[in-house]
Amino acid sequence: MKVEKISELTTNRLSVYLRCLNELAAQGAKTISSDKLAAQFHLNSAQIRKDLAYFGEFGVRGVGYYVENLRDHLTKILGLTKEHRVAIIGAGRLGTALTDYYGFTQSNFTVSALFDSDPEKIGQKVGEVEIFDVKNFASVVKKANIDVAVIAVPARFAQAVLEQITKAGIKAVMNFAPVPLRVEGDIKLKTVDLTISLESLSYFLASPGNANGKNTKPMQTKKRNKT
Amino acid sequence: MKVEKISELTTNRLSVYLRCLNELAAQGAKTISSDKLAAQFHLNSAQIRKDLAYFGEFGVRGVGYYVENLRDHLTKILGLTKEHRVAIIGAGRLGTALTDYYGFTQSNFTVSALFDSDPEKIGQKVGEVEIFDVKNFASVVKKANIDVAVIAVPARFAQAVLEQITKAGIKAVMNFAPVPLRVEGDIKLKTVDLTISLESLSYFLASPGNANGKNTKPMQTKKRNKT
DNA sequence: TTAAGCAAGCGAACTTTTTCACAAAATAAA
DNA sequence: TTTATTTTGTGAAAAAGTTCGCTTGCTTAA
Repeated sequence: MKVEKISELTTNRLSVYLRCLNELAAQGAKTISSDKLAAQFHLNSAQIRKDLAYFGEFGVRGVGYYVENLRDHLTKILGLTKEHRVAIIGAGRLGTALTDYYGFTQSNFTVSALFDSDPEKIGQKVGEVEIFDVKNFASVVKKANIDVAVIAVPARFAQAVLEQITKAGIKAVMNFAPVPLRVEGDIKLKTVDLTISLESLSYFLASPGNANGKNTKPMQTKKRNKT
Repeated sequence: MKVEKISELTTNRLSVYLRCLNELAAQGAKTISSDKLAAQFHLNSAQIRKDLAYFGEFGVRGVGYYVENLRDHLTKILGLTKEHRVAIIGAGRLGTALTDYYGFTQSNFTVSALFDSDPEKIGQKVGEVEIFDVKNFASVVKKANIDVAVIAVPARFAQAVLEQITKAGIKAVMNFAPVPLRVEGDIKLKTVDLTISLESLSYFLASPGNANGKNTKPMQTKKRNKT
């Protein structure tokens, strides 16, 4: 077990592993080897072992990993034991769709408040969730004990909204606005940029032969020569 | 200019550059240097130059890049001159939110059809867009000349939907279902996994000191020793 | 108890991506 | 025309991430 910083690529894979373990547990599997786990997605088994090894020695040689045990560890590592309360800023189509997004409702995230600046919307409800005036952001956040914010406003407002979020003391932010935002301090900002994803599809369609990350031409290998 | 395969990291950045160039053009800027461009996001200027160099020599030494010119090049490279017609499968909250998502309507993507299996929904419209029976997927795709599909169905249906998409001859797919999907052939599948993004925030909140990709501890450098 | 086999853990090799640093080309000034 | 300045384009170095191959340890069977 190392004491290094963990790359986001690693933690993203932990999520994937956990999902698979949940399925395996549901199927009643007791143990799973990194080889079998790797076969499910198409990953390398060494990578799985390495990812897990950052956090401890969870496996048993000759056996593999105990499904329940590893699941519990990953759940704890990913912080999925604690409840999180989410505010969504922007009660447009996207914001309201996210409000009862399965992923939120399923997991330990609860959408507790929506915010907008449109007087027509303020006071309305989306399901159980009330739409507040964004002017009262900080106070609602405090009252409702919110610790995660989602930016679902048009791009030109996103930076200002982020600053409001920061001022309210929130440390984890998910951003759907297609702009690069400047963050201050130790805040985690995760941007989901659908425009980039779309344009990536567009690029693919425009340039045949650029398949799914698989390289058409194998690069020549640079051999390192030692003496 | 190289003839290598281009990494997705590069093409994603091209999208970002293009966005910035569009803004610069709107502001009336004639030229821009890689240094100035890099300052806008927090990127390295060498990276910008290198990304662009894969596709040609667009810059002028001592001057920089001509904004309009570079914009035109990037637009062409990303295939944003061609119109794309999009089908969204799954007319739930997410599917309908995406239907009039600004990013789609703004750009050269037009949502031309929604699909669902719920008889209640089939025949209805979301804005201008009709909801069709997913059973008629292939024929509608052909008739409406659709070349991009978006999977917005619950995870357990996603693989089957992907196979239908593939059979209909569509080559570019965006997937919102949080499952790893198996693709056949030269199809571009781009998965947007909100669960992973959420859990990444959760991880951050659970483990203080793991800021925005900035490493707390610099890793020791492994020197390569030559003789 | 010993032997055989399986699978985790882990250092080292390799690959990919990013950054550095500088020569080459263009412009502007002298 | 020459010189100074700017900024690209690009090898090479560094850093980051992935995969290999082997050692170690656990389990089962004889």
